[in-house]
Amino acid sequence: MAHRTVSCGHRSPRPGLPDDPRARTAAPMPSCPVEITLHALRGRWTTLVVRELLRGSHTFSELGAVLPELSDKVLAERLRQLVEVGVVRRERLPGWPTTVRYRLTERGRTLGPVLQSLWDWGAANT
Amino acid sequence: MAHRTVSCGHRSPRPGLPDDPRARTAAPMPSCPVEITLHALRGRWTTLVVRELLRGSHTFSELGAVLPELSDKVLAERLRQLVEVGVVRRERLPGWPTTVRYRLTERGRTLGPVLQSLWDWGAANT
DNA sequence: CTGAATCCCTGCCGATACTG
DNA sequence: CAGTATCGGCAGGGATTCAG
Repeated sequence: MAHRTVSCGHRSPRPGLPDDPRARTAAPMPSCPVEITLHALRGRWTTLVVRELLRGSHTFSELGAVLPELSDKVLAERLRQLVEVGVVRRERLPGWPTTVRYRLTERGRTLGPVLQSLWDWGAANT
Repeated sequence: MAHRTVSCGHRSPRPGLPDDPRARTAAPMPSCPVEITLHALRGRWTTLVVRELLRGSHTFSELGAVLPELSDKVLAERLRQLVEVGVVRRERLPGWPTTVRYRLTERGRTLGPVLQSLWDWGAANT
């Protein structure tokens, strides 16, 4: 995030997965659930793009209009990243000029509570 | 952030703060609660260090022993970062050679649920 | 033991220009 | 409209060495 990479392995969370080996890794591991999530959100502008998508579907130019300081290149990078991790679905619409609609997948929508959690901690610690 | 940086402004979360202006920023802002949290966790190894501290207090060398591939330089960087954001308290112990104990602050302990949330999303989307 | 100082390498991201 | 190509700056982080 910022930043750069992340790490893995985190406290035996709840009774459900106390002995998950991924919670005891000695080094950052991409298979760690915490890493997976932070990897999905990683990079400047990423959470802002997700926020806008949570508000509804958007085309490439609509996203660019709402986030004017975000360059085309980075926006394309972020959307490709989010598609790769299964958070966003890309939908090419018929007609000319070409328009593309980006929608959150169901998996993407479940990022809402995660962002809420991040918001809450930051808001409580201003 | 992983990254690198992060972004700010996220959906009107709950009835409590629907009109928070930080949820409508057009660019990444350090004052955004989501940014604050991701900034605290930013950087490779950071969440692993927090995980170890959640398991109890540790000295510099103890943390290095549990995370053998983590270099002294980066460990010192991470601890300084966590102290800066108020997540960790540094405590110099008397005696020789110098030993230092790092403890999570109360604020740091509240990162538990946040990491849990990150874990849950990643675990549900493997 | 607990760091700080240095060097270097890599990857992010911004700006610009160009294409289908 | 929706991107790709290219370049350059800069910060992150690993290895090594040195200091209090």
